[in-house]
Amino acid sequence: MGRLQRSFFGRPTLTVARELLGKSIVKLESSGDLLSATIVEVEAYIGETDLACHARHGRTQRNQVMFGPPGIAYVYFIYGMYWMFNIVTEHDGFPAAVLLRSVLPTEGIEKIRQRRGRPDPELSNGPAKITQAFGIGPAYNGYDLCAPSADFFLEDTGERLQMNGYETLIRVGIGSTPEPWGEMTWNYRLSGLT
DNA sequence: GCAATGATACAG
DNA sequence: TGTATCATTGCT
Repeated sequence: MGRLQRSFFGRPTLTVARELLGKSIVKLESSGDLLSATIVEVEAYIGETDLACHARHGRTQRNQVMFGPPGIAYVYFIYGMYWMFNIVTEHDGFPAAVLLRSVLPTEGIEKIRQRRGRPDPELSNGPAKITQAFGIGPAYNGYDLCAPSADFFLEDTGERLQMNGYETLIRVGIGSTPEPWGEMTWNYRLSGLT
């Protein structure tokens, strides 16, 4: 219950990925809007040896927050138009993160509809849709999601979602990644949602 | 099926 | 300094 602490994120990335399913992201905006959503799909990127991970070429300007402490937002720009939101995992110095790929809005749905301008099923069922829906951009790269005063954070609401466990699949959108990294089933998603 | 749209990282 | 690629999305 309550906000997820740094100790939650400072663990093996696959454990963090699995346990993030069913948790919530919450954002308190300066306008007074409260946005929240339940996490239903995430993806793990683990270390410099993982050839699908941005850290595969070592530390660079783009990926440097992945090398830092856990519980920090890693936000990057891709395809010339989209922002992607990750949460840094593992210990300080080891580059790893969990990408949020799909969430179900629970609060502030009207605000999210305004921002997305799409039918409800498409409000936040993709990584770049999530950042659009929640107004997450470059200002959030390096943001401390575990700071007590954070207005954007992860939460365990204690609510039990109607579900039937989870599935693990091959990660999405990394088509040309050599084996075995292209075949690791590090995409986690809740199954049997009603 | 594919265009949009520009940063990134490597090659040279 | 040039360019292939990219953890995507939405339109045709």
